[in-house]
Amino acid sequence: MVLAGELFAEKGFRATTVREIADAAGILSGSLYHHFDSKESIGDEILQGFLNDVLADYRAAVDTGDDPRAVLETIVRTSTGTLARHRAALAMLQNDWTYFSGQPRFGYLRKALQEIEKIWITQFEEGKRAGVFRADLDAKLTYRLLRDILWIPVHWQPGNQWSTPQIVDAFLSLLFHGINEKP
Amino acid sequence: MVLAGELFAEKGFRATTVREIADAAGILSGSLYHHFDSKESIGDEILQGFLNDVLADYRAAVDTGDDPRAVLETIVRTSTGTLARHRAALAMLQNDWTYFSGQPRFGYLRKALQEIEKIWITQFEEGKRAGVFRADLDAKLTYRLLRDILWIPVHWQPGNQWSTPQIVDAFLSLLFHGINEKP
DNA sequence: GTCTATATCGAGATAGAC
DNA sequence: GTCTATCTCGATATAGAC
Repeated sequence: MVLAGELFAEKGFRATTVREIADAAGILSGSLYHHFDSKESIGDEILQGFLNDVLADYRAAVDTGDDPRAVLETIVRTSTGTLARHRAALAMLQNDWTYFSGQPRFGYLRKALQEIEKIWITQFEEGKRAGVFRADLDAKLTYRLLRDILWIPVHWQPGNQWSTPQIVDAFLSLLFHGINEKP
Repeated sequence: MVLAGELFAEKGFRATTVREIADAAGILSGSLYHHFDSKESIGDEILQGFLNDVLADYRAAVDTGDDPRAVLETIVRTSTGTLARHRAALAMLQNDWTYFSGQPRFGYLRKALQEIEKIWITQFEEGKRAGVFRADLDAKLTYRLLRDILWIPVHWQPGNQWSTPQIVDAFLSLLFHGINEKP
């Protein structure tokens, strides 16, 4: 239910009522329960589709067998598009993380994030060994920063000032060069 | 009410009930209304204190009259401490932004963020003119990324793996150098 | 300043007619 | 597949005794 997703993203999962979802769909709230057995089922469907797609991006990037810098760049470039397509799902994840992650039903959320974390850290460590990344990089801390950074723009208003490629380029140049002019 | 703030940060403003707040305070929900006239008043008090402190940091950094790079570093270093002290308030702002910013009562939130934005952009532009920042930097886009990045760690669990100085250093070195080993 | 008790409202969900 | 009608619950907030 893509309509529901937009509402969840805009107002938060808990703050969105089934009546609002039904309104957006042009039916009454009771009729919604012919399509879904609960509000949480709607959220579940949205989140699962999102995480499956993101994980596919990460796995594909690793499977190229490229060097760490190229793998990370591939991850950033492909997953950014996926994140943009699943804007609503990501916003739900960020806004209502404590709510979802606390429920057994949504246990796959934690698992997916753990797999993503492992991929980033592995690439960092390999890059450090190869001498292409700074040796003093704290892999886990840097991962947490970067992952959350990647997730930021999707939270911004849809159809706003910057295109997805623009944002990706800004992020990548920040990632690899910082904001300084070259010496 | 610092107890309420912790709950708001952990569960979200709307998801936190006045009964939970009262429980944490060791009284019954009805008794809370002797101290506050509404749940929103509690949120209001927390958010105002936070934004006043952050704005003070930003203004002080600008008032040093230092060069852009130094001003930005001062902002990052001082405001990070302030953000950490107001962890709960910042989490509220991030989680329930659409809720708060939609209400006239919380109009000062938008105003404060506009002032912060103007300061970042001014420093970027000055640094670009002076040739110390990359000329191709999109000031507004970079600001949005960096502001949100600065706000990320505060969202992490309290008392966790990394100390505030550690996080600040990771952020600053990312900001000025990226993750690459020097050529 | 905290209690008991309660008013009022809006939420998610259900049953059965059409 | 959508409707009307309704149940049940938990939320914010209030009134007044102690």
